[in-house]
Amino acid sequence: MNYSRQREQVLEYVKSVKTHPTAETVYNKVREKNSNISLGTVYRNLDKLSKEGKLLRIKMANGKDRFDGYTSKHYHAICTRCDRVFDVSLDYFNNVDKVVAKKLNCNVLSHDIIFNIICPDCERGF
Amino acid sequence: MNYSRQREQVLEYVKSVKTHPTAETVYNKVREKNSNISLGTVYRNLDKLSKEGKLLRIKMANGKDRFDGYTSKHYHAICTRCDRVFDVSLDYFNNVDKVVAKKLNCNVLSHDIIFNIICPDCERGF
DNA sequence: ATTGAAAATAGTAATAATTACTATTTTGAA
DNA sequence: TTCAAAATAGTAATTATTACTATTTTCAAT
Repeated sequence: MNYSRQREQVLEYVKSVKTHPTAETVYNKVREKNSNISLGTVYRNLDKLSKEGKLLRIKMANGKDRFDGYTSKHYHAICTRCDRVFDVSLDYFNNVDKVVAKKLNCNVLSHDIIFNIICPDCERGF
Repeated sequence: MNYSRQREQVLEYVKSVKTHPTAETVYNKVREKNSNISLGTVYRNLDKLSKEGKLLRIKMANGKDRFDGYTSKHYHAICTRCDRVFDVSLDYFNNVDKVVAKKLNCNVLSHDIIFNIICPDCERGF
């Protein structure tokens, strides 16, 4: 994989925020620094970076994928009103995969938990 | 809400299987009995039925929504190779919502867990 | 039974996120 | 310096789902 400034900018932006941006947000933000970058390039690089393990791709049930610069295993919460995504600092349930593996008699690779919440901002009016 | 034969057929099919069909599968299967039904009608009725609580809509991260005739709270496993979806008979973690509510200081409505697995069929060749 | 407005339908068009394609430019090892 | 592999910008295609529209069906009140 060759160097590219665009990829560096994409990674830098996602690593710099805790907001779990969508591809489009990454595109808009990186464009503020590099007005030439194209949306396709952002998508391609987000994909490459997450396959490399440098980013986490969170495939959200409600549509848009989100990206996370914090790559250790952890859970997420999504506000059902504003769609903001938050990290959940809960100990990872390592053993539950084994329990399910026995029950289903199959190989369990991992699990994801999404908490559906109403975030503090939305709770108090918006 | 008025009666409709199409809605009855959609509900009947989803209730009759354990496969967590997609809207398109429901469409194809119901069409075997009623060759007139349209895809839009299937989507509309799946939506109505799940909003009524007669079906469960499982918003899958990988794209297509799945529908489940078994409406109690439970978890799901998806095969990362063939995309088949299975029910997971694990006790529902009722207390974890409260823990997260305290951590995030917000209202937690529910949570979903998806186990990423390799199903027995795929494990043994396909 | 008849009527008529609300609800539902079939069929098609529109939307939205993402991926694929293509001609051009950039990268980096030889 | 060269040149093939990799990456890019910009656009087109894809895919699941929702929206729209003219027609048909349902059902409560006559």
